[in-house]
Formats: sequence, C-alpha cells, structure tokens
Amino acid sequence: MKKARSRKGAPGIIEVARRAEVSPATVSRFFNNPDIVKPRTRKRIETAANDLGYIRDRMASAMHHGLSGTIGLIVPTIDNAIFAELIQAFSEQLLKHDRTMLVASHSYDLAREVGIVRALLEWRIDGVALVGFTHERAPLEMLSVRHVPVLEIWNYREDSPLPCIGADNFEAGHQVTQYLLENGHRDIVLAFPPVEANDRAADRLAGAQHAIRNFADAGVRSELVETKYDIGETKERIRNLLAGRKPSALVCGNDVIAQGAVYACQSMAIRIPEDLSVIGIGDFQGSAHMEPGLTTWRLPARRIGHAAADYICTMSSFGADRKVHRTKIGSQIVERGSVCRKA
Amino acid sequence: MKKARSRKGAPGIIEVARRAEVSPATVSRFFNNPDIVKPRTRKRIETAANDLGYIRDRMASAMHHGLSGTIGLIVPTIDNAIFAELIQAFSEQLLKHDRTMLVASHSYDLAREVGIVRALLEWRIDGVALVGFTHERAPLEMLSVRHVPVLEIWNYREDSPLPCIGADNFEAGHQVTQYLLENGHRDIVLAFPPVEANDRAADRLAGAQHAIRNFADAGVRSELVETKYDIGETKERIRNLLAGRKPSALVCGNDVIAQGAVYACQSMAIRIPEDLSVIGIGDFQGSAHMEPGLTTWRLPARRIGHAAADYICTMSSFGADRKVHRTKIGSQIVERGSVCRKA
DNA sequence: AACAAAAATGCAAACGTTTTCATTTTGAAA
DNA sequence: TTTCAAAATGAAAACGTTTGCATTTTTGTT
Repeated sequence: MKKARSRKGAPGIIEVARRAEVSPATVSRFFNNPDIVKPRTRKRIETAANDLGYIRDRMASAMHHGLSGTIGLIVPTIDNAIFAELIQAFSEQLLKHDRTMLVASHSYDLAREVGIVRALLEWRIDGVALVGFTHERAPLEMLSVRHVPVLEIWNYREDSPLPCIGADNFEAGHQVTQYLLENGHRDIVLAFPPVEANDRAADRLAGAQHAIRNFADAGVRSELVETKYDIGETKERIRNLLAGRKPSALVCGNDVIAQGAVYACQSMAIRIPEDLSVIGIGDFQGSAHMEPGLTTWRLPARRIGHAAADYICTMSSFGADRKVHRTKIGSQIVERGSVCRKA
Repeated sequence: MKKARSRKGAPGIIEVARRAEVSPATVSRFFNNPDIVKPRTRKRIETAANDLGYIRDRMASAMHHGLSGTIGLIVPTIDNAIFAELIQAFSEQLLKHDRTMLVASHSYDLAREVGIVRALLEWRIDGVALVGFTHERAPLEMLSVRHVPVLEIWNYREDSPLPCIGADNFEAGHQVTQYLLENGHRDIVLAFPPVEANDRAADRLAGAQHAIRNFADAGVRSELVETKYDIGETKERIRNLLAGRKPSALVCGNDVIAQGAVYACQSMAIRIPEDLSVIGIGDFQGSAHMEPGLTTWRLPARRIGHAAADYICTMSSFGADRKVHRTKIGSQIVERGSVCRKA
C-alpha cells in the first residue's frame, strides 16, 4: 500500500504570481475582484494563469472565509422520476450562483438523516434543503447550532416552523378528490403509501378524506388501500382489490401509484375511465402520454427546485432573516382522459 | 450587504484538545488512527468531542493530504429513470468508502463537459466517472495532466482507450434484434435517438443493423425512425409511422422509447404483440409491469454504479495502474409479453 | 531498581488561499 | 515641478487540519 500521491505539482496561485511577476495577493484579487487590479497587470496574470493551466482550489479558499460554497440537498430517494427532476433543477440553479450541490438520500428512513446531516456538515455546507416536514430532532439541532440555513421543500404549510417552499399537498389531495366527487363518483378508493414519516402523503390523504367528509350527506363510500410508491406492488394490490369489487374511482397518492393502477386495470380488461376513473398526483414524466392520458395534479418539481436553490443561496450569503419565509408554489389539476363523469 | 458570518464559533480540533487536556495532534490521531492513542486518552478525547459536538472539517484535512475525498460523476442527465438509478447506486457505494459524490449533468451537450470538469477540478476530485466514450479532448486532457483517474461507464468496448465498466451496447442491440428475427419478424422498424455524440445509442443501433444484415438473404425489410429519448415525441413519431404502414416489429433504442411506442399503439388500438411486437433496451422501472410486460434487455444500472464506485475509489487511493481495466457487466434479454412469434 | 525498547504524545511546519494593513505607484491639480 | 489623494500592490497573518521529528511516558527485562 504505497503512499497516495499528493498535489501532483499542479500550479498554485504562487506559481502564477511568480510567472506574472506580481505577488500572490494580486493574483488572488485578480480572480475575486478583477476591477481593482490595473488592466496591464490583469493581462499579465491572465496569460500566466492560462499558460500554467491554473485551477483555483476551492478548499483552500473555503478555509479562509466561513463559506464553503456547497449546499446540501436531502431527498428520500434519487431514484424516482419526480425527485430526479427536482435534483436536476436544484443543481442547475445552484450552478448559476456558483455553488456546488451535495445530494444525499435516506431511502425514506428518517433515522439516517442525522448521519447525512453530519456528513454534510463535515463539508461545512452553507445551507441545506430537506424534503418534507418530518425530521428527527438531532439533525435539525445540529444545523441550528451551527446557524446553517435550513429550508424545507416540496410540501407547504402556512404554519411550518421552518421556512418552506413547496406545493400545498393537502390542497392537492383535497382538490383531486373533490373533482371526483363533483363528477358524481360516490364509491372512492384511496391508494396511498404509509403516511407516518411522510408528511406529503399524510397531507394529501388528509385532504382527500376531508373532501369526502364534506360530501358525507351525499352517501359516499370510501376505502383506503395502502401501497408503497412502487408500480409492481401497486399493480398487485389494485388487482386484488378489483377482483373483489368495483369502486367507481381511485385517488392515487402519486402518479407512480396511478400508473400501477392503470396497468392493473389493463391487465383485467377494466376500461379507464368508463369502468373506473383514476386520478393521480404529481404529473410525472409520461403521465401525459399514457393511454388514456392521466388526469392528475401538477406538482411543479422544476419550479420548486429552482426557487429552493435561489432561496437557500440568498439565505447563506446574507444571513438568515428573523422572519420565516414560506412560499407556496402554485399547482393545479390537469384534466386528461382518466376520469369520467358519473351519471 | 453585510459581511457573511464565518466560522460561527463551531468548535475545532484545538477546542477539543484543550478540553481533553491533550495536544491537537493527539486529537487528530484519535480520529484518523485511533489504535495509536492510549485507551484512557481515547476516552477523554471522545467525551470531549461529544460534549463539544465537534465535527471535523474535511476541507481543512483535504488541504493537507493531496486527496480531497470527493469523486465526480458526469451524466447526460439526472432526470431520467435509468441514470437516477445509476447515480443512486454510485453514491450509496461511495458512502461506504467514505467518499463524497459530486454529480453534474451536461444535458447531452458534450461541449459543456469542459466547464463541468473544470468545476470538479476546483474541488480537487480524486477521480471521475464519465458516462460513455464520446468526449472532447480538452476535459480529458485536463484530467490526465493532473493525473486524476478517469473511468468511462455505462458502455463497454474491449478496445476502449480508457478504463471502462459497462454493458456491451452493441451486443444489446444485436441480441434484441436477432431475437426478433429468430421469432420470424421480417419487417422491422428501428426507433433510435440521434447517435452522434451518443456512443451507447450508436453501438446499439450498429448491433441492430448488424443483426439485420446477417439475415439479409431472408429478405428483411428495415427502416430507421429517429426520435429523442422522450415519451411524448416518440408516441407522436410512432403514431405517424403506424398511420402509414404496419411493420411487424419495433426495436427501441431504450425503454423510454418503447414506452412511447406502446402508448402510441394503445391510442390506435393496435394490439401488442399480436399486431406489432415491441422490444426495448434498458429494463427501466415499470417496464416489467406494463401491459403487456415489456420484453427488453436488462442493463444493470445498480451493478454498474456499484462497480464503478469501487473501482474509482481503488484507483484514487492506490494510484493508477499501467494496465487499462475494462469490465463488462453481464446483461441479458428478459422475455415478457411484448413480442410474439411470427408464423 | 535500572535500563532499553516501545509506545504515546507534543511541537511546529506545512497545505493554498484571502484579507488587513502598510507601502508604493499613479495621476491630476496647483 | 511639487503635492496629495486615490489607486494598486505587497507582506504577512490567518483558516483548521495532519504529520515528521523530537520528546516524554510506559512497559517489560534483567
């Protein structure tokens, strides 16, 4: 086991300085604040840096200022259409702020968050965005002790203790269900994942149930089917359900579940929407093009990622505000072909 | 614009040392090489560190050794089922090696790779994995000058100039097409994305065309339809195609295209596989559960990500080998219901 | 009890920047 | 020219670790 090589002789700021015949200080200024160095000197440094192929060392500069230029993003999983979209948008936008993203996922296991936060803190992240509202005490505590700005994304509540940017998931669940009810459906199945430790799903389900209670006197029958965010498992669950009885409509916790449900129906020759209406939440890639097109609730992942990146950069540069900022990203139902009007 | 706060008084190694009544050096040893510090001292340091909530500063240590502990991963896009899976696996495995992943995507625009590599180099990445074989000179040059180990992933060629870990995409294209031919299909449409700057697609297409040429005397008709990796666009393209004529089978550049094709058929009441056989490449999430299940070629994204992480960590710790290592990750056809035997 | 060898610890110099403060240079007004 | 403020630059001290070398402590042997 030989000693790992180190700097590899890559040129540093001092080499550039020597070549340009100025002091390292001036070279540093050239990169961080070009205007304050005389044009002629600037030219010299520029060519020197290019000739040498100089690349600045972010770690070294991070050592100096407090800020590291890294921002953390913690998601339940990377491996999911909608979070991938979020991550992509978040990272693209960070780039514009000259920040670097560190992503991590906890696979829906909140206990892992503390370890993740610790690891991020080792990199001295300037801020962090967490998906959702349910977190353990420890990680939040660690962040707050170090005054690292925290932003909760994806979900929105007007009374969230921490700043948040996201869509109103209660509203989402409420609206899609109400849409079904208004279209005359009275026998509705709710297909949702387990809601403990998943506030998004919890809020959606609460919204759905609230909508149903509002129609109580119209004699609505409803049933809850629990299933993970997994096409295969959902397909199976829904097949079992449908083998027994035929509800009129199905509210799905997200579009993955909806997709599983649609496949279940196709496999049983149950027509959508004639025999069963299906509505999703999320508007994932592909939902628009299914047959029939999936009626769903659009969650603008890109906009959330974008706004979150902007916000967290501002917070980390200018220090946290007293006020807790909450941004509700508009979202709405998108009608396609998977829901029909019931007589 | 107030001055950004800096260290925020987070305890450093010196604070821990003071509290444990030892020197900073010993504390450092405690964290990096616990065995060489006396058990009693160890105890003292441990409690001191816990009491203070000490978190080491990776940047500071990276300053010292050459190694930063970060590994770069450059993908065409994060926002894609299969790459998301790759990223997830890669990052999980890096974690086990106590490395941190920096992901970046160039949106299928290779010109952006230079900028990305530069940005990664600013973080002194210890190694980098690039998707595919087609890259510009500049970024590879920058990496090689700094002796940063490079690994090309996802595709495999036995004569690649750089080390690679991936599946044999030529074989994939060849096999799926041959499978169709062996099942009696003689009128085959190839639906592929543009292949310049995409060696994976290029190899798959080459493999497919090779298989077809091998059957030349059997009188095979084939046609190429170009479409992006996009469900909507593919659906449209295939609908147009199918409006004109009815080929016997469709080879899709990947499962996204296959999915689009399936939706196109469903929208036109063309039965799969009775009227048209469809075969994909990739075996994305959900492909197994579609109706009918998609017959496709399994690309083990997780295994590739996993192996890639291991390899790049080894390379970066023990210095690059003279020999160019190439690993072909086994992949194979998975038969489901979307292809039928033709008389 | 004395001694050597081994184990544990401490000291101080790096690592590559940035920034404060001091110094020099520049340019324009007198 | 001289003078003075403004502009440009340089010197050196940080930032928080790690590690080679020197020193002290411990351990085991006689």
